[in-house]
Amino acid sequence: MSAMEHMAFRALADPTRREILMLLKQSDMTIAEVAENFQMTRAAIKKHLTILSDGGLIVTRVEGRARINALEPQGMQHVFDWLSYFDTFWDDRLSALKSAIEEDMK
Amino acid sequence: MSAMEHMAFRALADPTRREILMLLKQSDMTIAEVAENFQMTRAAIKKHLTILSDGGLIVTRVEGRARINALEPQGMQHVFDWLSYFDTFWDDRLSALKSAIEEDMK
DNA sequence: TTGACGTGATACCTTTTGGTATCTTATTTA
DNA sequence: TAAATAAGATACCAAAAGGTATCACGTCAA
Repeated sequence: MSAMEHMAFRALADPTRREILMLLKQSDMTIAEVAENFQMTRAAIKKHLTILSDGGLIVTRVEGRARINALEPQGMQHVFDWLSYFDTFWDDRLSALKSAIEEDMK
Repeated sequence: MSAMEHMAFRALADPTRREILMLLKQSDMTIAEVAENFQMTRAAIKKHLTILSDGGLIVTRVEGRARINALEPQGMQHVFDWLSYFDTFWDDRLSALKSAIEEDMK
């Protein structure tokens, strides 16, 4: 299990961070612009953005003194990949049942 | 944003809990059986299972004195639903760009 | 019925997390 | 150049999270 994957899941665990992702889905934003949407200090928002960045869910580009945060769509891929294991859940259960029946018939 | 959705994301944030889900994907297990796979007390595993249950990711059935934990595939649906918003990310960006261009042309 | 077994529940401890306050640095702009 | 602006860095605090130890409770077997 990759550390990146873990950081992505950890980043998604907080409601504020999930809201930030929804905001950034609409448009790229500076830290101050993101902070306008929440009742907490810019410093707190900055921490959340750092965690989102650590999780590979957003990227930041520098324009002068501004840091512009943008969604990193591929970052969500780690999460999708992990979750995709559970797509096969029912298939796996059926094959396990099949094996058990075959075992019984011996 | 539903509380259930939040609990599901919270449940997925811990590596131990994600491992437990992988185990339960293979077969249903009692608490003691799950605990055999980890170097921590049964009580700690029980806490993790409670959090997974709160998140709707597993269900428990009682058989005598045993509590058998099983994956709840639909529980993952809350997570998939939220993440699916980001499927449309590039479409949204293109339409936003289109609007911006139209605005410029006025 | 008397243990043994599987589990639930609670108290407690340590670390992590989410937040504020404050100070510093870098970039504009008047 | 001086002041305003955008952000980084750090110290600090309260609450939540992850873990252990311990005891109580229902269930099964001899």
